[in-house]
Amino acid sequence: MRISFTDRELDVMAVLWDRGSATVAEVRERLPDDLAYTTVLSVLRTLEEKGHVDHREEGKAHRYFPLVERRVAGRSALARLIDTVFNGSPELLLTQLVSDRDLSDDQIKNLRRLMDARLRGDKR
Amino acid sequence: MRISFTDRELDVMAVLWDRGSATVAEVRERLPDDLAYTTVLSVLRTLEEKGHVDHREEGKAHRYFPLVERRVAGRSALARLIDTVFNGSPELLLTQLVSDRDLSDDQIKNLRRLMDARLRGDKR
DNA sequence: TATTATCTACTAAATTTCTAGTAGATACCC
DNA sequence: GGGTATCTACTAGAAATTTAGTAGATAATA
Repeated sequence: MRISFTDRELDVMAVLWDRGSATVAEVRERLPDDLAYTTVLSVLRTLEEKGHVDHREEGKAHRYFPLVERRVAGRSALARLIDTVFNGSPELLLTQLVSDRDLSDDQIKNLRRLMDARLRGDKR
Repeated sequence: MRISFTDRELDVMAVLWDRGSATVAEVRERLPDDLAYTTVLSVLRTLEEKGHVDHREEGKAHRYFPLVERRVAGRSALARLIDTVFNGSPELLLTQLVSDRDLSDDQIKNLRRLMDARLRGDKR
């Protein structure tokens, strides 16, 4: 099943993933753009309607939390990206990531370690 | 500058990147969903209006080709994904890619080679 | 040449996205 | 307690997205 978010929804989900959960006000102040309070509320309600978040009462406010795990969303987004932009090749993605991103030597070494572990058969 | 495509636009761009250029009919038959001819035409026209593709005449038909390089679109999409889903960490993306994707040993070795090359100072 | 198929241009409608206001309720502070 | 701030529920409108039809032109075919 394919999960996807609109641009703004993704901004909001990012906050929720980052903090575990958040009230409308908390989401709002962490968004990259300066939106009206009610705007943020609307996005959250849409997300809830779609089943991507849920909320519980907290005083008079609501606290929202993600129902879709970051990991799952990531998998879905990566699959889509690889399919469309990277020609079905995860290696191509990696290549570009490494060459674009100015990763430090340490980071690269880390990644290599990761590959090694994977080759030794450590899943995840 | 942030480049982004809607879902359907991305499907179409994928075909253009894949083939270098394509007519409406060619795009249409390669799309994952079975859309009306005019629907595909509409998407292409929208893309053209946004400056993401251009076309030239070819007989009575039009041949469309991408103005945005796959590489550039990839960079933009990756940056966005890392920002939102992967907590600002390219390594996290990589980790998930490697652990999710059931990459073959050969692919993993390839990736490791890539890291090595990078460590030796080969850009790209 | 007459018919059929194919193609663009234009139009359009349903839905979603994005944004925010208003009203009314609730909590907080002096 | 009265006023102020904060919060949700509801409403709404503009723009974008998604899809496709119709009309008219052009090419292909029989």
